[in-house]
Parts: sequence; structure tokens; C-alpha cells
Amino acid sequence: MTQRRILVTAALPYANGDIHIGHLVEYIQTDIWVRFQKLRGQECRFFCADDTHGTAIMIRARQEGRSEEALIADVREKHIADFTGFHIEFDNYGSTNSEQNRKVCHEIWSALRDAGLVHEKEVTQLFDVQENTFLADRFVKGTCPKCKAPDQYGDNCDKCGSTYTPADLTDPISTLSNTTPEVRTANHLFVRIEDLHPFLEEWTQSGQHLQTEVANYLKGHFLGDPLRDWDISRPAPYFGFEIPDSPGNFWYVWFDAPIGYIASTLEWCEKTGADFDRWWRNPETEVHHFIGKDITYFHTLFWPAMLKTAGFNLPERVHIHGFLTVDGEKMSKSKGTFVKAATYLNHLDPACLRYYYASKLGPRLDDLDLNLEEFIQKVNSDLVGKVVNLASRSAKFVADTGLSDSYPDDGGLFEYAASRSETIAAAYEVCDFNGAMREVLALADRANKYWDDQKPWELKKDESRQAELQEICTIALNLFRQIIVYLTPVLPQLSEQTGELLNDPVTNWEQAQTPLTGTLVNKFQHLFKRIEEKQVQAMTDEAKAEAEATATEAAASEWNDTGDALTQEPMSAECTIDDFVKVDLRVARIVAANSVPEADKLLQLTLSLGGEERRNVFAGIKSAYNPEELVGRLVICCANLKPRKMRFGTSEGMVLASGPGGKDVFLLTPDEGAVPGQRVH
RNA sequence: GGGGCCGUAGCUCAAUCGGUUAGAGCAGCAAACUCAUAAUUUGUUGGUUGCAGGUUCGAGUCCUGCCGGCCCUACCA
Repeated sequence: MTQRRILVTAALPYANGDIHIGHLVEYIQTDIWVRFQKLRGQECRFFCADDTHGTAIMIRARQEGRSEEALIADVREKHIADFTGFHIEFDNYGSTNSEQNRKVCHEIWSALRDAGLVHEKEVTQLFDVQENTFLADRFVKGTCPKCKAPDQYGDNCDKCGSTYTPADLTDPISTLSNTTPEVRTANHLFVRIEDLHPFLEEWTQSGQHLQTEVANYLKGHFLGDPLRDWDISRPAPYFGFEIPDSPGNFWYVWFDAPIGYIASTLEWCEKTGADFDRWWRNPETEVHHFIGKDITYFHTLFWPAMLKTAGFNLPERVHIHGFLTVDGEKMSKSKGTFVKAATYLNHLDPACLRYYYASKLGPRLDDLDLNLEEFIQKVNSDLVGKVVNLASRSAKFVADTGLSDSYPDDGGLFEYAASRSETIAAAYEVCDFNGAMREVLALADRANKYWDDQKPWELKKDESRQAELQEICTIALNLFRQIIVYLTPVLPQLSEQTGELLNDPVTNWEQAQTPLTGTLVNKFQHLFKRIEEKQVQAMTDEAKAEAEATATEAAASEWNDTGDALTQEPMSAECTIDDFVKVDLRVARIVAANSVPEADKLLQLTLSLGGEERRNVFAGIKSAYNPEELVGRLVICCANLKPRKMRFGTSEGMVLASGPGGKDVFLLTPDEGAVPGQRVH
């Protein structure tokens, strides 16, 4: 068989959040496929990177008061730790914010320009002045211009169903800053992808590169009409790469993100001295992308169009998978089913999830359900009960003797399992891991039955039949090892441990064809622990607690409260309740307010505490309030403050207000229902 | 609002191009066994294929409508 050269990518995780068990469906699936190819002896490399650009990252960095670079470096570290924890092994993990990516972006951009595909159009968008950014539709809320329903998003009304542009909204509000955005126009760059329509028609419909559902979807929804121009630029400010021949404009994140696949390869080539063109400009290299169904559009239309124009390898296959549900529902933070990779690893072995996903993944794009009860049952029953149990029940009988020197007659069991090799491999090849797991587990069933039929535990008692016992164990352990070879892409760690147990590491798929004989067998240690229900419970509990903590934080950050005020005027020393009750705070009504002409800052207020009780108070609020607007309103005053003689008269109390002074003075007002004279407790 | 995918046993999934009596695994039930991490082996229960129509000699599969779930939604379909 000639060696294939295969370049594999998984979608780039966005550097704006943690990896969770939903993401892992894709990374585990891809990693299994890559490990399978490598085990089969193919020249296979797996590239990924963090997707780091765009408005969301820019806004989050601002909110956290640090640079985008600091944010993405931080997230990158966490992402890599999560992937490592789940035994997901990349040949290179890059970043879209790298010099390599900038270089490849330039190259592809020049190609698009040279092909005459780029042109400029004016685009009108809302602009958030405070946040200094253009607003995507989802960042704008306002009142529907048709039905007047309040609180609708920028593109359509979910009350009356009418669609419009954000600029049509009555009273638009930026959800980023709660301020009113203004309408601004900017020049955007567009790619006329319609020029590649015939190519895309051919490429998507050839049956070679896409699942049929996907091909049909594209045919029915995009390819039947002229393809729309793709808006590929965003005006400053934007976190990304500035477009070289269009100063002030940046490439839209979806332009440079998939280019990250190529850039990550380039980075790897620079590190290892590999030949870049051999991987990306060579018809013998197969490029395989693994993605979720949500980003089909970008990977099956724009991406091939870009590659085609720039003369890179086209994807041999885009493998599209569905989404994860937990217990039949969308992952839910409040139910504790929104589980981060790191949270999972605090409680459970990554191999469990790898196996469970493998046992449920098929070649189609159906959603995958993580049923927590089934998860426990399946892992315990399949991996512990059937597979590992084979070693567990046989290894100790041959701890002293090792395996027989020649492979005994097993009635064709090993040969049969060896003959399943290509069927199992074919299932892996088309990502029918579910089918592959079924095949392998059927082999385990046969092996367990063989063991039961032979009843070796009876031989143990008969001194004269020890050779027979060794033979049965040799068979059982070889059938076990064969299964482990087949499971190596899914369970690399178990495979490694098995290699240690039998003193023969698993390095190649073909090892399933030849029995192992004459080696020593090490002392058996548990290769795998059963999942306890309480571990899963503890995991969901932690996920729930995490979600609650972040919800509280999010609620606070929604108001964009900074710590500035507190910093400028630090907290006073602690006081007792006794200290506090000495201060008699009362609700008061301002019944008269006059300017004090000779004073710069003071207004003279007459406060009523109800009945006949009056106070004359001089308040330093002249620069913030007009006397007329104060008359009649309720305020809070300190009523038992020792009267103080001032130049203009005696002040008999104090009106409560916050703010640094000058124009920034904010009087306290009690809520509706308060009446003058009430004490504030 | 528009659009896509899906709905088969208690659970998770099969079923070629429309073709015989809709199949597996897990769970459940019964038994055997005791080497093994309460593991294993044998037998077995379980179905009006979401609902209502239609096309056909024949429908899980094709068509229409409805119900439910998931997902997408770019100045668009």
C-alpha cells in the first residue's frame, strides 16, 4: 500500500472562552481520525490554532482593561492545557494573530486582487461612540419601527416578524454601552465570489468532498442563485490585520481564521524544516477539514474559492458533524450540563469521554447526545466489563511464566479477529466510529465467551495442567491485545499501558495480524477505573456552581461599573452600629431653594421634615443644580448635625449627595412612597 | 420572520434503490458461573416507525399538512 500524505485540521477555537465538552466532540473525533491514520502508517499531520481576531475579543479585552494580546495569550494557555488533558495531540497549535498568518493572508489577498475579485462599496452601520466601534446587528436593540415592540434586536422583530436594518430602529441602543449609537458609513471591501460559481458548483456537487446532505443544502440554498458578494473588511477600530492596500480597513475575522490552518502548517514547517509546498501545493496531499455544521457555509463556499484563486490545495474532504446535547437538551448552565473541559478533568478520566463519543459518532451530521446515565453504563460495561476485564481475569495466571513460546490453537479466534481489520479500518476511515466500536466490542464478546468455555480457573487447581492454563491465558491476552490495537486511536493511554503490561508497545495497526508470544507479563494493575455515579454528580455540581458564579459576575459587568470611584476615595475605617445610629438621617422635602449670590458653590435650601419642622441648610451643589428644579423634591438629610455658623447664616443640617464635586454632584432621593420626617435606617 | 436537519423498543442507534416477518447494544426479566473492578456467559420480554392523509402491487423510506426537538440566519436565501 502506498503511503498517503494527509493534512488534517479541526476548527479553530475562538480565543474568547474556555473549551467545553461540546467543542470536544470535534477535537476528539478529529484526534481519533488522525491517530488512526498515523497508526496505519500514513504521513498524517494535525494542525490547529486559536482564532484570535474580531470585535468580541476587542470588546472583552477593553472590559478587562488589558491588551488583546494579553487576553489571547492567556486563553491560548488554557486551551492547550485542555487539549493536552484530553490527549488531543496537534502537530502544531498556532494562532491567527501570528506573522505566519499575516503573511499567508497577504498572499491570498493579492491573489484575490489579481483575479479582479475585489471591489469597494459603501456600507451604513450604527456606530457606538462610547465604545468606539461599529455595531453588528446583534449588538443593537431598540423599538421595532413597524409594531413598536420594545427591546428588539437590530435585524428583525420577533413580535411582528418584520425585518429591517439597525438604522431603522426607533430609539436604538448599543448593548455594549447602553448608549445611543449614531449612523455612520464606511467603505467595505467585497469579494465577488459569483465569478467562481461554476467552480463551486462542480466542487460541491462532485460527491467527493462533502456529505450528500451538505451538498444538497448548498445546491438548494446558494448555488441556485447568483452568489452574493462577501463583505470581507471591517473599518477601524478592529482587532485583526490591517489590509495592506486599504489603510484603515481590517480583514474580517472569517477571512483570516481559516487561513490559520495554512499559517499553522507554515509555522510547523519553519520549526521542523519541512517543505511547505509539499503540504499545501501538491496534488498528492489530501487536506481534510473537520468542522461543526454551524460553519458549513464558510468552509464549503468561501474557503474553496479562496484556495482555488490562490492556488493552494483544495480540501479533499470537509467532515461536518452535528452538535452536542446533554440528556437530550441543549447544554444548560443552570442544569450543570454546560461542562468545561477543565471541569470534566477534575472528576473523570478523559478516556471515558473519548470512548463514549467514539461509540456514538457516525459519518453523518446528526447531533450527538451525551446521556449521562448511559455514559456511565456504557463505559463501565464496554471498557471495564468486556475489554479490560479480559486482561484483568487472565494476566495474573501468567505473571510468573509469561506468554507461551508459540501461539496455541484457539479455534480460529485470533485469525477471525485479524480478518476484521480492514472492515474496522474502513469504518474509521469514513468516520463511522460507532460502527468500528461495535465491531471491536463484538470481538471482546467472543473472547470472553472463549474464556468462560475453557474455565481456566479450574485448571489453576490442577498441577498437571499448568501448560494448558498458560496457553489459554496466551490466547486471552492476545485477543485482548488485538482489541487494544484496534482501540488505540480512541484510547491512546490504555494502549500504552497495555504495551507495558505485555512488554511490547503498540505502534502499528498491523500488530493485530500477528500474535505475541514468549514475552513476560508484568504484574497486572488496574488499567481503567469504573465510573462512579458520584463523580458525574460532582462534575455537574461544579459546573453549576461555576455557572452561578459567572452569572453573578456577568450581572455586575453588564453595568460596566469601574472601580475608579472607590480608588479615588478609599473606604473609611470600620464603624460600629452604635456609631451609625448616632447619625439621624431623615427624609426631607425641599420647600424653598435660593441661590446665594456671593457664594460660588452654595445654595440655600429650606427643608421640611413634615409638620412645622424646618431646617435651613447651605448645600454645596450650586454648580450642579438650579434652585427652581429642586423645589418640591425629596432628599435625605442629616438632621441632628450640630448647627454651624457660616458667612451667610447658620446651616442646620446636611443634604446627602455623592460625586467628586463640581458638576458631578448627585443628590440622593428616596423611592416613591417615602414621606418627609421618616428616619433612614 | 426565513431556512435546514431530525423524529424507529425505556435509552442510544441500524435498516442498500421503495421490496420478505423493522434489527443491534445497553437497561429490564430469568438462569449458569465464581478467574475477574457487582465483572462474564446463556436465554428472554419489549414496536400501530411522532400524528393525519396521499402515491404505489408494496412505504420507516416518496409527497402534503400538522406536532415536537436541534441548528443556521451575511445588506441573503
